[in-house]
Amino acid sequence: MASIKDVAAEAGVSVATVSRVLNDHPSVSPEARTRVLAAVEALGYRPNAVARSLRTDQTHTLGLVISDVMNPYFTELARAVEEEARALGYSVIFGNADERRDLQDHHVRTLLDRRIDGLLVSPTDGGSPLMLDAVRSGTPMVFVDRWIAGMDVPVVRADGRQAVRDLVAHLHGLGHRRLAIIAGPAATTTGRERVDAFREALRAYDLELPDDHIGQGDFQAESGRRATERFLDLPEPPEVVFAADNLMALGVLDAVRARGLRIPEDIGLAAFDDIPWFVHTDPPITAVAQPTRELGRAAVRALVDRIEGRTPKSVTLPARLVVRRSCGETAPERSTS
Amino acid sequence: MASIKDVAAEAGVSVATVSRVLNDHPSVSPEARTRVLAAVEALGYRPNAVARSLRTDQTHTLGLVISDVMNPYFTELARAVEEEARALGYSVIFGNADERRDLQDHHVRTLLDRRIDGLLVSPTDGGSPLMLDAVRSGTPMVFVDRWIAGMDVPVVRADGRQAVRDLVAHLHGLGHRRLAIIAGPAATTTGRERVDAFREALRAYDLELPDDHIGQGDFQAESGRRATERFLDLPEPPEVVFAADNLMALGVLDAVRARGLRIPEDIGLAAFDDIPWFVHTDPPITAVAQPTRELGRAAVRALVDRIEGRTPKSVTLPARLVVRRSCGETAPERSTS
DNA sequence: CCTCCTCGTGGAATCGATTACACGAGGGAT
DNA sequence: ATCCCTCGTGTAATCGATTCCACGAGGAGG
Repeated sequence: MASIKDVAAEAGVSVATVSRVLNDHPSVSPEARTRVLAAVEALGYRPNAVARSLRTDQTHTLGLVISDVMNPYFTELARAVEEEARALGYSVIFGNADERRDLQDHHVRTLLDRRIDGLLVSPTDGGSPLMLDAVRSGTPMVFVDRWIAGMDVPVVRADGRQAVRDLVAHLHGLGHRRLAIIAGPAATTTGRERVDAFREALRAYDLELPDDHIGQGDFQAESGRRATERFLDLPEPPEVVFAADNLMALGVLDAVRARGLRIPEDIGLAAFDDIPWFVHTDPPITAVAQPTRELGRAAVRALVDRIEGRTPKSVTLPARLVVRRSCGETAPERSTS
Repeated sequence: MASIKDVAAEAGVSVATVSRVLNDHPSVSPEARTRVLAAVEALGYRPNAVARSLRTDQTHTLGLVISDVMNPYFTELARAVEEEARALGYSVIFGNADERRDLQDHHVRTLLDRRIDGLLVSPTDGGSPLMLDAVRSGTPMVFVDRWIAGMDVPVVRADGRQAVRDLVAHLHGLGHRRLAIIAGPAATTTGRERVDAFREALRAYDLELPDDHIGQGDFQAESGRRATERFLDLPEPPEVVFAADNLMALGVLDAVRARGLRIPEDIGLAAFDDIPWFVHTDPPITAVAQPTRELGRAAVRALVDRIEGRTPKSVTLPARLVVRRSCGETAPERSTS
């Protein structure tokens, strides 16, 4: 692979001149420029990004450590992040933590070793020492979706509070009173917040959220299935289950199906996170939709602001309720017929 | 950030010795080793991967350029690739081509600039000059899922021929005779192969595949929707539609639903690629399942073989049919009752 | 006691870029 | 004609690692 020296030799100039042409530095004569350009063309030369990074101490690369790529919500987030980063001249290296702290640390470490310019993280848990170190050592960092309390890092996330209130209003309007939730891991902010928002919304209708109506999930389908089975074993099962993410909602579908029950007739279902497939399930699922692409874009902008010396700001965008049929028929055309 | 010099100073040895300890070279005295290790610990030193790569000319990084991340099939493939790569000591940088040639080239170029050790590609089209160059210049490369004819590059893919024969047998057994397919882009191998396999399987039953029963899709949901509408507008619409990937199957669902028709009563549906959600759609969808994780793993192994000087081999794994309800009830428990 | 080999170590070259500094040529002002 | 400034260019240092080579100490063998 041709190096800058080869180009310099071919063009009959020094490497300095070649470098200047490539970084379009003003003081290069027109003829030198054309000769260099011709040599570049002739040799098919492409600058070695590794060498460049070593010298300039910037890689023009962002790291994104995500909790679970197989979760469509995070997939979409990842895609939005890459798009915006590309628009701003950065590449993205993804790391999939699979909701595991060791994997998360593994990725953060390799990304740091590669001297990425900045790090985007949706932390799996309450924050490892490694992450602490990273921030202290000055690596630009932004949290997206989830965050870690007590760390001075900008956060880009959605606020589902109002949407959850809307959901509870919707459920109440349909006559449901015994509502249950399948929570995410308590170590994650989203795991806790969604339960809090739900409880708070219930309180407005003087409804309780007893402990046996809170399932402990881990944002994976299997945990949704297990929690649902426990709900169904209750002497008085809930009328509606609210899954705190889309994968656990999938688990609810599994469990209900396995018992030969039907949604929404036997039990209702709603989910946090809206994904394209929810339109095509049996029945279509009512969900709280996050502005996923906007979140990804905003997160990148905040991180790049930080990298390029501007002061980044935290961003919170509202989520919204999308009503479908999984909690019961919302508006029968005519009640008498 | 501490460099190897700082460590050397702290330990009172030369940088050469530090490097030797870090790469556990045999000839280092025990005391020197412990002093260096202590210094590394004290300073929180981590080797700079950029500098190391420049010197050794290897990045221990694989590039993966994928046609469309939002397609669950590719998401799973990407995940499998990353897992296997990690197990073998490599990182992976992903590029999402979004079925666009310019984006594909963009990613290939940046990956090459970063001097990745090898490239895994599921090509979007018939092969750009850039890809040709990459191979000629000696970059280790392996095609996964799709490939480009005439290029001397190992291919790791699934063979759906038998599974498609099984599908046609299944459909024929259910009494269906007018079968249609929504094809992928003719520029992709998978786009063509699946149609060929389908046509061949039909021939075994003396069935035709007329032109107006071949929809031109592009592996995206919207194209599935449009093709379905054309099918439904036919004087004699097909009895079953076979979508050549999972996203176009989603489009079929949309279109059918929009007309107020039902699956499988009014029209049947089958898809290439099986994904978790197909179990939960209304109705569950019959699909040809690829051994996605195995494909990802095999692809990485082939690439790493090539990188490390062994001769890689192409791999073809069989796909298999998963029958669900979207083409009609397969085995009524008892026909009389 | 001398020679030779092994072992541990350090100095310095190297990878491929960027960039500070020096230098010579040419032009404008005095 | 002299001085000075600007412009274009080249030389060389630098980034942080790896690794070849040289060297000195110490042990083994003659």
